[in-house]
Amino acid sequence: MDKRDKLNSEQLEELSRQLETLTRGTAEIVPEEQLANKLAGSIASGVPLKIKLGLDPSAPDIHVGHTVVLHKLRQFQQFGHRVQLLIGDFTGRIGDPTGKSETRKQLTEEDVQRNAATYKEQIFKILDPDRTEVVYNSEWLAPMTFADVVSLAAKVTVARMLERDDFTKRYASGQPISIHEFFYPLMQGYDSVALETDVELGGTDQKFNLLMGRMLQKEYGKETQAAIMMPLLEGLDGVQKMSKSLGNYIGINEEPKEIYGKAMSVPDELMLKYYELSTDINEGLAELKRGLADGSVHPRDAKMKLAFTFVRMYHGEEAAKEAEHHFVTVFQQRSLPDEIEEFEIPAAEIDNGSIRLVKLLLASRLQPSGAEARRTIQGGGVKINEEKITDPNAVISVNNGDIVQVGKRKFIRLKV
RNA sequence: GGGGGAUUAGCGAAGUGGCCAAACGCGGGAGACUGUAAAUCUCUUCUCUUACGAGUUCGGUGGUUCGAAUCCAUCAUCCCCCA
Repeated sequence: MDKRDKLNSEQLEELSRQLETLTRGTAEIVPEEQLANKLAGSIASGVPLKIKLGLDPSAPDIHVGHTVVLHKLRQFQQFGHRVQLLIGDFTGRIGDPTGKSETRKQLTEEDVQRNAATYKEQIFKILDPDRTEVVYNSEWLAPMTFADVVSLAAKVTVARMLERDDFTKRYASGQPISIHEFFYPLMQGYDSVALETDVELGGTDQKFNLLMGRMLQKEYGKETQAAIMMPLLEGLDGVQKMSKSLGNYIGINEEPKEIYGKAMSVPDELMLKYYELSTDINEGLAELKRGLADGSVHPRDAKMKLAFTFVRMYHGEEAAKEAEHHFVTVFQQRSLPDEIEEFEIPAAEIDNGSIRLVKLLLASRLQPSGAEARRTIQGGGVKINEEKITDPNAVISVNNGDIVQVGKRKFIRLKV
């Protein structure tokens, strides 16, 4: 039945406002009808929807890629809905689903607690804690008996399981698939049964698991959830999805300068996608797009605003201004930054007021090895007091306050 | 249970007794250009050494040899085929 029929015109307006915002930027909604219907029901009854996001408790460092779903959740919260933040502690304690790389160590209770705390601290920079409920799936998964598990497993066929893209490929190419891997989608799906989730969010790579939730809810006689898939955000390389292991990420706990700088190296083509999916800016994107297209907005300026926004979201307005100032002076005007870390040369290294340059770079950790330091010097990457030194054997006399620069971005001020 | 194959630097991949610190590509670093975008060009890419040079690498261990990433034995891990 269509719950929209019961809404008055004011409520209908509210519904279309919610739908407009909530569907924006999504990759796919299954089924969209159902989402609209649930929203309508919520508006009519005043009961907020339960929106679930599952988190893997083993990697608590959040980067901008993760924030895509978080921003969508935030939008739900702004309309009054409630978020169920599911920490997959049970899953984490069993081990790694794909089991490919080194067998991931099983997390202990303390690991999980610590990671969860770190998660929350970061996540609440985006989400509203008052409308978020943090839950752990060990609560209902741990007490299940083997009979319960078998009965859960009986609800899904092997053929259905093998439909998952990942499994299809591995099965076809003869890669091994362990039986226990079949349980991960089941567990995730069962979470939705236990939580009576209305809407589950995830990346497009989570499609199978999200649909599993719908299926199991139906099997267990519950109302099914709607699934919202968000696009995966490509990382700084512009090709592969943002991930920590690929090193193409912007971490939300990083230093303001780092965040700003990394944001500036986002490929132009992805700028709008970043704006849409990973910032809290909802208005004005169409104009920005037009401006970029007709050349009235310089892509660099648009990107600076993006970088500013990132820092502002995670460190506040002041830090954002500072980061921007730093960027302009150091990278655009090519002058020295306002603040430079000091490095005190150990007295033992100094010989008669001088030190070998290679040693200095090594001691100050500006370079990881002597050989590397020599190469960088020969390549013209080292300056002292803005003067390039290219002799790898150079012995320099050190004075208090001398500035040593490696590459474009690493500086230290010497203290003798 | 039987048979076959693989394991080389961050990754991919050549190399099958000395000319191998190990081709090449990617990735990384530096320089030029610039908007710390893209594209392009140059150099560089185990460690130590001011230099000359030296040391440690090719899954682990132990051998053969004047000499091994390359041959032998053994162990480990992964993959394929058959049952």
